[in-house]
Amino acid sequence: MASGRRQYPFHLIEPKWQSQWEQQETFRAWNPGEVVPVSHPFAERHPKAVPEQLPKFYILDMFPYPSGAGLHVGHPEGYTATDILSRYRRALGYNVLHPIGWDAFGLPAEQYAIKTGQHPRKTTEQNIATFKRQIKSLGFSYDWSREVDTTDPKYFRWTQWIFLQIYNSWFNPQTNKAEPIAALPYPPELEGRAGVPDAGLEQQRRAYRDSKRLAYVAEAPVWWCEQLGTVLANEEVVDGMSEVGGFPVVRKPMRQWMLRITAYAERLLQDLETIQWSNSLKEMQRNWIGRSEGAEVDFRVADSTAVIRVFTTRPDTLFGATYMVLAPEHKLVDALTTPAQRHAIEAYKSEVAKKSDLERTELAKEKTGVFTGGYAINPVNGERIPVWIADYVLISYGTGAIMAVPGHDTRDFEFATKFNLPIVQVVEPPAGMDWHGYVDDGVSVNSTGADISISGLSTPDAKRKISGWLEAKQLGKRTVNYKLRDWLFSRQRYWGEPFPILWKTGPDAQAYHEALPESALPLLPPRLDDYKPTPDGQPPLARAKDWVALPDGSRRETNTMPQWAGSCWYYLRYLDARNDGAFCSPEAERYWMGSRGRQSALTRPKEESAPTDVGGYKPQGVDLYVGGTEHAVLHLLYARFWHKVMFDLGHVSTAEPFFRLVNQGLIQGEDGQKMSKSRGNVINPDDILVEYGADAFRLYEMFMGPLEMAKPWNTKGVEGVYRFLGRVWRLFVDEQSETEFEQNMTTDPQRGVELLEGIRLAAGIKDIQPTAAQLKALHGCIKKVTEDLDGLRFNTAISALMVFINEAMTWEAKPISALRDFLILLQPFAPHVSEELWSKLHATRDTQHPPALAYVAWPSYDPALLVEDILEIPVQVNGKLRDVIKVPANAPQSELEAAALASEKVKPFLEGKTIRKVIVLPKRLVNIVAA
RNA sequence: GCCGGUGUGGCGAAAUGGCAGACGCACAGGACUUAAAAUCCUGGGCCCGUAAUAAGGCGUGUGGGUUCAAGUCCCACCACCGGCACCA
Repeated sequence: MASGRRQYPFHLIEPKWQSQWEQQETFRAWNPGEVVPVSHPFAERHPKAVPEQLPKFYILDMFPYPSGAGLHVGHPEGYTATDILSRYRRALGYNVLHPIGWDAFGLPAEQYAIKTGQHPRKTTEQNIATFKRQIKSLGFSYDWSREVDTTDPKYFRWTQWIFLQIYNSWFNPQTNKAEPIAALPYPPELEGRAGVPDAGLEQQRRAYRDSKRLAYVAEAPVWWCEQLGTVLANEEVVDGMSEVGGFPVVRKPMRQWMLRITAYAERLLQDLETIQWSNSLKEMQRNWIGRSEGAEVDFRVADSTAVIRVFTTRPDTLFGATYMVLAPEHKLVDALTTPAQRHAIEAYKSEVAKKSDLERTELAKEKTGVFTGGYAINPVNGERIPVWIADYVLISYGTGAIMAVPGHDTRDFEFATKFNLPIVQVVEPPAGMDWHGYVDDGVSVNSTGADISISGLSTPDAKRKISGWLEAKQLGKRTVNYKLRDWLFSRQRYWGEPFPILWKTGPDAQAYHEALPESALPLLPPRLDDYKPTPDGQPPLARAKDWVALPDGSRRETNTMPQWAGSCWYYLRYLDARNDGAFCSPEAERYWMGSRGRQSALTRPKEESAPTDVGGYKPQGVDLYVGGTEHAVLHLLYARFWHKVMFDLGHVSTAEPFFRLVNQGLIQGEDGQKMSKSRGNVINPDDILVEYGADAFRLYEMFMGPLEMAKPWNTKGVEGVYRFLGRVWRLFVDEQSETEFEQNMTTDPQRGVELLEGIRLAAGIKDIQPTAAQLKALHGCIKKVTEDLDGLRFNTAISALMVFINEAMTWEAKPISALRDFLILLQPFAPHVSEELWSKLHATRDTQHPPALAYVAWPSYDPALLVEDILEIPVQVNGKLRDVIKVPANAPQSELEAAALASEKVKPFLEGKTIRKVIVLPKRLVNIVAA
């Protein structure tokens, strides 16, 4: 800033009110059954009500990972938006839940520990302290009594508990939900029979149970990152590099914990219809789940009993399948390979195995593959078709094998062209289009066999007919495939939740796992001196030999949970954050997540504030969740999955956790680029606060533009809103007393905050009736701010506040009532200065203590006051503006028309023309059509 | 390649199909001041004009269309941002 004197003493005002709010616990949210102290402003606002009778509003921020770098200006963007809405809802009379916490497990603290030997707990605590100081300095109205920290044993005790709920469940496809594993029915062969040794049966049953659990162990090829010393989930690998740090990763088979999220694929997809998220976000989740409908078809291997099963979305093109392709890793490859091809196949396989996925995609421009020498029989026409292997077929999707229809599939077409494989037409495209490589719907042709014909049918009809035929002949069946994979849930790290799992050895010398009892929770990680993985690739926890080995010979699981675990359910812990007996009480869960509070008569009927039903579903769960797009698929999908399991098991009462979700846009650097250390364009909120104060900072973050848009930071812009706050201040306070205050400040800087008492209200502020013009300005502002807050349009709401102040600055006499209402409107945006001025207004009266501004009822506006008597009506000729005429608001159409035609400015444009038509919209405009 | 989003002054942005550019930044001129800072007032899309006005013309990424009227609706395209990407 260009130095200059402070616009107003925010440096005293802001800490003053922040400590007042802290001492008073002003923003505590009240749970059902809690007794609100009579002196609390909530009780003063709602003297007769108990919390559960009030409509609730749960407004949630994505909690931050407390990094060492501290807050950057992107964090407070969403936090400011939610804080404004929280304060607005409180003013409307809602019981508002607005919590914050720390997603504090994670890699940076652990890597720092590896380097320095400092326990991650310590780094984490320091970082949390920094974040907390920064967040508190912004004056957010969080309920700090509900603060959570995912690394706190009192918290992760319940993360582990939820893991056990998942572990102890299986997904029943009949009921389409999770059920207790104890109630899992066994197949007939595992029913107890006479003559079968009990021990053997019990082991088989255990293996069967373990294979059905929602949390299971699998030897899976996983992404191993040498530098990070851990495996990564598919989602954490970007372009063959680790998302964190950008280190190379390799495929490696390892024993891992997996969560069966795929069982929920359909519900995760379907239930998107019941929630109010942005289109793009829902689309990203849909793409990630990747549902595709089609059929599985069995191709008999020629001269063999073996069968190759393929998945296709286009069973209608079966007659066009001229060859098949297996993924190189497919289990039938060896059996199909002829001696002549053996060498080429082996060479290709080992070449593919060496390639990382990055290389595989990079080289994807050119298709590669090798003929196995084997043949399969096309079930529709009995033709012998060659079977190839190629890396464009992925082992992990569908069945790992395809029928190739080069006529109507881009990839198959490329491949067939390169290797001179036959290409035949089986779909007729619309007239004028080339059928070669035509992949969209058309009409089937050349699709007649001995038993079945679909020639002449449209693609959808053809699909239906051939699928029915395949099912009848038991050659295949309709199937749905998903891209979504099960969730790789274990990490080889220290700084994460240990699994509450023991490994034991059975009578057959096979290892098996067993859950710890709930009473053993929380299971704390051991103390370590060295946080690195062991030299033989064991996780760091394996270094704690005493911790791992139990006296009875069982051994603890040494993997830990991924960072996502803690963030999968934190919004539930907020509901009842200090409960030691449960993750959350059922009463708290039903009140805050349910929709019953909404029906209260205290809810004003409003169009946008009560979110409209989505597809007939009532709003439920978190009312508004605000955060960045970077969590569009991972966190938001995992959390929905856990929530659904908890819902199935009866622990929560809603099917979805987050009813409405809004992504705030990225704040870019002043150069319009993404903020980053390397570009040197990072803005530190602390610097801005010192210079302009928290209120100006908050205001600017919201004034920049629409919440969801990306927008560049401009410190000059902060000065604009800062000047606005200065004008607000000068509107209220007496100039003389402020000059004295400034002088006292210089001579006696120690006295600080009590000097504020010496600042008097401006003389023009009087307890008088506002004029009609003043009321119009005020009520116009109330209307605009109210509507804009309902629509999350913070930038235009602020501009309405500016318009009001610009007008009020010209008032000779300033009615107290109008200024009071203005402060109520300003409070959500700039709470500190609003509270200060509010208390000054009330100091003029003899009330003992003014009502806390944060709980004062939101004003309503009177539309009658906004009506104009004389309107300025634009007059157009052929759609072009020619004049603006003043007419009485109630002027009838005929009068408007006459006035418009009489306009001197309009006449020249009508000369020599005939008037064809005059469009008159009363109160709006007149358009004269002439030719 | 596919999906989603965004294109409006020098800049951030506003605008139920009805006066494009509210509000703010930057800029220019003025008042106050010995001077500056701060503050207050005034101006402002571009072009053409004029001593200064006025009047006029052109303007919301490009090209078409619908309409009395289009930033807004429809079609085609271009650019940028985000996501996915050999998913059969």
